Amino acid sequence: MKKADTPVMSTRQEITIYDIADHLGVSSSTVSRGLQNHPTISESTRREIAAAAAALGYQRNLLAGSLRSRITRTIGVIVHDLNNQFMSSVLTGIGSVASDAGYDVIIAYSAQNTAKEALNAQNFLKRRVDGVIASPVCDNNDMSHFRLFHDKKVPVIFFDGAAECPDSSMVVIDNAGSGYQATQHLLRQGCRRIVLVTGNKNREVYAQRYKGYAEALRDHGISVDDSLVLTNGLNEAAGIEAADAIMRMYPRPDGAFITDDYTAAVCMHKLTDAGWSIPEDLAIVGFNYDFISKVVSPQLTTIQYPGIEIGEIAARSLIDHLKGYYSNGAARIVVRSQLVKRASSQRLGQM
Amino acid sequence: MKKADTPVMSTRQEITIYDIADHLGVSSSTVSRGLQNHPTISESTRREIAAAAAALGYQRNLLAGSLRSRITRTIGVIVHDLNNQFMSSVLTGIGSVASDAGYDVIIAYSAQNTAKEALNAQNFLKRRVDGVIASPVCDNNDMSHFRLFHDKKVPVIFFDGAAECPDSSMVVIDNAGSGYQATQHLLRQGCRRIVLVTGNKNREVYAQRYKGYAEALRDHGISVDDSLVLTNGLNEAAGIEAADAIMRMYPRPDGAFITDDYTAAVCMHKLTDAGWSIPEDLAIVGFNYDFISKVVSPQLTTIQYPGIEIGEIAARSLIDHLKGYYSNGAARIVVRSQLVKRASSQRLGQM
DNA sequence: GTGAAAGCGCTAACAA
DNA sequence: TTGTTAGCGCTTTCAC
Repeated sequence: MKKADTPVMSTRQEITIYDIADHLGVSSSTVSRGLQNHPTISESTRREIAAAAAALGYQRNLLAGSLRSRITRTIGVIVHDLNNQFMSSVLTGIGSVASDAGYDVIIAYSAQNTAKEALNAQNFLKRRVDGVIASPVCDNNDMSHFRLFHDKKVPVIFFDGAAECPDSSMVVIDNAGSGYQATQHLLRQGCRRIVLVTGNKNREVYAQRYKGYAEALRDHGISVDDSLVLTNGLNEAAGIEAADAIMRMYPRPDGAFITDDYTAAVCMHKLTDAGWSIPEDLAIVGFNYDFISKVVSPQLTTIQYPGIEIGEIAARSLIDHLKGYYSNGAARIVVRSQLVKRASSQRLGQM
Repeated sequence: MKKADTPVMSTRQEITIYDIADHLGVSSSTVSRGLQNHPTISESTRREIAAAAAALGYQRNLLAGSLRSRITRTIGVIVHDLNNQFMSSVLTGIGSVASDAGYDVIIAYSAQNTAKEALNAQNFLKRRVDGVIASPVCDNNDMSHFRLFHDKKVPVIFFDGAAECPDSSMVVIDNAGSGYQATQHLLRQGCRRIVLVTGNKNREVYAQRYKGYAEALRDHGISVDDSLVLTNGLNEAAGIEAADAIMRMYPRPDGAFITDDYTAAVCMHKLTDAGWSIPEDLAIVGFNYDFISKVVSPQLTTIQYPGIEIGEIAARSLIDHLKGYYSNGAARIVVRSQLVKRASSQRLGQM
C-alpha cells in the first residue's frame, strides 16, 4: 500500500515486513508476529514467513522496533580507562554474558576525563540504552551525570570504584581487606618498614587499599609513616620513580606493596638492576594478578582481581534487573579476591 | 497536536521536540533544525530552543533520527578475541578516533567461533551500523557472512588477518617482513637451528610470519626443518609445551622465534628454570611488544605491533569513507612494524 | 489465528 | 526564516 505509489526502480529500498506481507498475501502484523515467534501465529504461516524473509534477504530493522517498543537491548559500558588487562577482562566478561542474553554492548571510553564521561553518559541516554555498567573517572566528586540515569530510570551498576554513589548498585572486591592481607603478609615475612605505592586516594579503590595497609600496620603496633607512602599513580614512570625513591630512603625499607603488577614489575626490575635482591632486601607484593606477575623473576606475589568474573556478575545482575527478576534497590556485590603468594615476597623458608 | 488527546497524567511520557515546540509556539521542524544547528535557523530562536530543551530535560532520541535518516553513527567492531593487550590497544585506538568524530562503537566478541561471528555480523546489519571494523576468526575459509555487508553497501575494514577477502580494505603490518627480520636477526647472532613457535597457519598473519621465517633461512642457505616448527597456538600452555619440546630436540636448537610475547616469556621462564641460559644457549625473539617484553629478564627482543595506531587508522579511514571523502575501492594500508632488539637475543657483544 | 490502524520521535522535501 | 506534511519500519492494541 504504502509502497504502491513508489516507483519500483530504486534498489536502495530496504526490504520490510510489508514486502514479505505482500509477497505472502498476509498483513504486516502477521509478519511481525511471525518473525518474533508470537504464539498466536500458526506454525505453517510462521514457516512461510521465515522462508520468504530468507528468500528476500530481509534484515529486521532493530531501530524501528526499539523506537516503538522502547527497548533497545543495548547495554552501555563506561570505562575511565581501557588499555589494561583488568579492563579488557571485565569487558570480556560483560561481552559474553550480554551476548548470550541477546544484548549488545556499546562502550564509551572516558580517557580519565570527567567532562568526556558526562558527554558519554548523555549520549547513552540519547541512544536509549537499557542499562549501564560503569567504572567512573572519579577524579573529583562530580558524579552528577550519573544522576541522569537515575532520573530516567536507567539502571546503573558500578565496578572498580565509586563508593560515593548512594543507592546505586556495584560489583567490587574488598579493597580494604586486600590491602590488609597484602600488608599483613609482608609483616609476617618480617618486614617492618613497608612502602606503599598506589594511586590517587580520591579514587575509592585506592583509598580503601590504603586503609587496609594502615590498619594492618596499626594492628602490628606500627604507625603509618607518610614518607613511605607514594601516591603518584600507577604506570611505568611511577614504577621507576618509586624505585628511585625507595633507593633514597633511609633507613632502608624492607617491604613494598605496589597496587599494580606492571608498576611493581617495573620497580622491581629497576631495583634488581641497581643490585637489590628481591625478596631479601625488599619483599614485594603487587596487585591485579596480571599475566606479568607470572613471568617476571622472581614471580610476583599479588592480589587476584578477577576481572572476567566481575564483568560477568555485573552484566548478569544488570540483565536480571532489566528483566524484572528482582526489583530490589541498590545492591553491593563483593567478589572474592585473594592473595597469591609467590617468590617476590617469601623471605622465610616457610610461609 | 498529537499529544492533545492524551491524558496528561503519565509521567513516563518522553519529552519530545513537540513538547519544546508547544512550549515555544513554533513548529517541530524548527525545533529539529534548531537542535542540529541547521544554518537556516536564526540565532535567537536557536538559543531559545536550546534553553527550552535544557529546561525540560529533553534528550534527543537518536533511534528515531536514525530510523528516518538511515544513518546511525555507529561503528560495529567484530573481534575474534578480546582479552589480550593487542586487542585492547586496537579498541583504544578505534574508540578515541570514533568518539572524536561523533561515532559510537558497538563491539561483538566472537570467541574464536565462526558461527557466532556470523550471528554477530547479522546482528550488526539489523542494527544498521554505518560501517564495520573486523578481525575475523578465520578458522576455516567461511567468510561468507562478511559478504552480507558488501551486499548492503556497508563498508568493512579488516585488521589482523583476513587476506582472503578480495576487494576489501584492511590495515595490517608486514607480517612476512617482520618474520623475515626476526629470523634474520637471529641468524646474524649466529643462530643456525631456529625454532619457530606460532599459531595455526590458516590464519593469514601466522602464514605470513612463517613465510618470512622460511625465506630468511633460505636466503642464508638453510633449509626449513619442519621438526623445528611448532604451531600449537600461542598461550601459556603452548609456551610450556614449546619449552619441553625445545629441551627434547637434538641437536639442540640455538634460537627461537616465538610469535607472541607472553608465550615467549613463559617458554623462556621454563627454560631458565631448567638451567638454560638466555640468550647464550638459546636466543629468543618474541612478537607484539607487550608490556611483558620489558619486564622479563632478560628483556625480550620483539616485533612492535602497534595496536593503537592500527585501531586509529582503521577507524579514521572507515569514517573518512563514510563521509564520502574517498570513494576508492579496496585499500590495503600497511602500518610500520619494527624489530626491537633487547637482551634475550643479543649473543654477540655488538649488534 | 489474522487484519486494520495508530503511532514511537524524528527528519526533510516542499511550501510559504 | 519557518511551517506543513509525509513518512522511516516496526509493534501493538483492538476488532473480527
